Amino acid sequence: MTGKPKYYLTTPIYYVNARPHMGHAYTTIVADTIARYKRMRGYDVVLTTGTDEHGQKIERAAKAAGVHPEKLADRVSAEYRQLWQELGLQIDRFVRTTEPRHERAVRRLLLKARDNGFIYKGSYEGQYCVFDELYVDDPTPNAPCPECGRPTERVTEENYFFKLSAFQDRLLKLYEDGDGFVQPETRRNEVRTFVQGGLRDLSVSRTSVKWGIPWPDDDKHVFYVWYDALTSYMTAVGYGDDELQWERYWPADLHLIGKEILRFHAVYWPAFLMAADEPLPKQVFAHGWWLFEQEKMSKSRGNMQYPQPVARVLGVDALRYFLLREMVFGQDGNFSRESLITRYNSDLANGLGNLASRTLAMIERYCDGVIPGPVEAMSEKELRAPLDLNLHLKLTIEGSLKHYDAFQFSRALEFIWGFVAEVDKYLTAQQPWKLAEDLSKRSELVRVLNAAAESLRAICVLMYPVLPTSAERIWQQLGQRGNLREQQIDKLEWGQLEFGTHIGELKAIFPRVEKKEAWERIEAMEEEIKHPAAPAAGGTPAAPAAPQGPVKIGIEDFTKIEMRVGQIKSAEKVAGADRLLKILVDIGEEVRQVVAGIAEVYKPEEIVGRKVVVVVNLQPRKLRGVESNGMIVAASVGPEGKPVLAGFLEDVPVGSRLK
RNA sequence: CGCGGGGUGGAGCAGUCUGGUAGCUCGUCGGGCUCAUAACCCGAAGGUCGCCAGUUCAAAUCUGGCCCCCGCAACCA
Repeated sequence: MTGKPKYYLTTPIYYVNARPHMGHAYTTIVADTIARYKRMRGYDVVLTTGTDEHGQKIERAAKAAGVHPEKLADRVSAEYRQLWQELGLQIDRFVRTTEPRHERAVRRLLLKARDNGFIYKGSYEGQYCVFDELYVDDPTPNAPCPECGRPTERVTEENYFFKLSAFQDRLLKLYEDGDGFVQPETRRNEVRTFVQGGLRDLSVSRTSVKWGIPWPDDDKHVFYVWYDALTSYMTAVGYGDDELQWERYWPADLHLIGKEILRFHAVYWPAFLMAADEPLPKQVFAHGWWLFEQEKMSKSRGNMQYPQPVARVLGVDALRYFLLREMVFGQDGNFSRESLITRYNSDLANGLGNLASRTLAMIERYCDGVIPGPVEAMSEKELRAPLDLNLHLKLTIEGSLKHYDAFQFSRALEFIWGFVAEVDKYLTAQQPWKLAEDLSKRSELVRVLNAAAESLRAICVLMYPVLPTSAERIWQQLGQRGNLREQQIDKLEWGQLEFGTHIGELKAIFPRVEKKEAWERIEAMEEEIKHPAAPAAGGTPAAPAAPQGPVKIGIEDFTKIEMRVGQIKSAEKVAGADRLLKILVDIGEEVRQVVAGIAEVYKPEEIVGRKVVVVVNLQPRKLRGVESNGMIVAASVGPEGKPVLAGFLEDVPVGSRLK
């Protein structure tokens, strides 16, 4: 904390009603990468994250689990901290919204806004979604909640309101002003359109919730969760608590968020700050979402992804590399096991890992393990190739720094990996293994290996923000002293290799993996995380909406399900749906119409006459406008959930009940 | 006219803001090399950049129109 410029960045604070998953890890890993990069550029960096612990959902989840909300929050909050530690993320401050210092910060911000006349007591009458604690614009009774679709309730509640409407012009100006407050641009346009559409005042207190920060001078109310949560960014750097820190680090330079919480950060948050005359953060960057095998991650699809299995099987750096290389930052990206392992093998094992391996092995073998220094008196021809490499390095540094600065990580990595390929080419062209056979070419050999080591050193520096662990390991194998993380990335240039030192112990950085085997290990670990073997004593109450693992049911529950043997009479594709077949099935006393999602695997004509298992007492439902009155039972096979119809080995009469 | 994302060689994606050789990874085919993690290097095949019209000397990129695909219950970065 000397004369360095400061850089303060945040991740969202994560809501404790769900355990940390890949999405949380992604945001936090990106933040960690930016933090490391900024440090290498000479900034005094503070990175904060934390947990959001108040609100009705938590209250309810805790109640269902029979514990105090605080207990629930403690447990999940600890889970987050543990994950960040396992992933090796350098978190500087971790804020919990249940801390006293945070409570003080929230009240302080509110009081300043109130003194400025932006808070008033009002009464809200309208539709309210209990689940999301959200007031809904649509005044029709039972209108579906725009967030969750549940029917809303009519409520009349006395609330404190925030005069959001007073900030429309200032917000619009904020979006227009030069520095790009909202990034990327498509997100800015989205927000601008929203604000241009007019802002209504925002209710910022609740009386229906107990689990929250009490409103000043009015105990019946607690703060609305978002007012509470957003303020954590200030708490983290000492708002109303540690003036020195506060003066130094506020305003935040960057709020890193996912696109689903853009409105809170780009509209409400700056308005809250304007109302209290506090400086505004410099930038809000909303990134995209990961899809998994082209599908949105979701519990019901059973494709919740957790970061630990990948990190444990392939290494933390492999996970980081994949997340940052595969997704164009800001857009949505697709996470597939195929590309994960392909990237690992081709980029990390064959590319970087192999380059390090061949370079170091030759130094070991031809130079007795001592990093060779540059040699005097070389012919022009001998000099040429390294000069090309030198030039290429310059372009690589330029390109990767430019893209790091713009948070275009995939492009920065492309530049660096382009250089990796360049060094491979250089070695192939120079053939040091041939030079080594000819004593008279000793100086040439030294020159080539020096250039390769020099290049590798530069690669370590450039890739460090994304691959800190592996970069350190290569750095050590290269016998480089000093701290890699303290290297100044913008001062990087050819000729900084420390030579004459002995290389470290050689060990593969990224051993190649066998695709199938690696994936099986990841999958097995995932199962373990999803269904922990033994729930800890003292109960592991999960949110009611998120029961852990399969729930055991009694026989009485099972007998509620009526399944019968049916025979397919006819089948045809449902127009406009790829997967659906409309099927008429004879279940004994009647012929039912059922829609089944099996069209991708079964052709209509193939299954006519086939005997299948039908759940006959399901509530009818329309799929693509076609009524489905029952369900045909099928196994869901493989990662794509390919359907395979259940059937019998012996012949069974139509209509027989299964039990 | 609900919101958002997208349509680029066999697959997955960059590039589109700031028009001017269409790039990357994987895959396929042929060759080279042997220091290295069966790796690396060279070469080849393969694209009317969804469609139509416009602007321009020049369009994947700008403008207008159209078609198609995906996500929007819960969880949620």
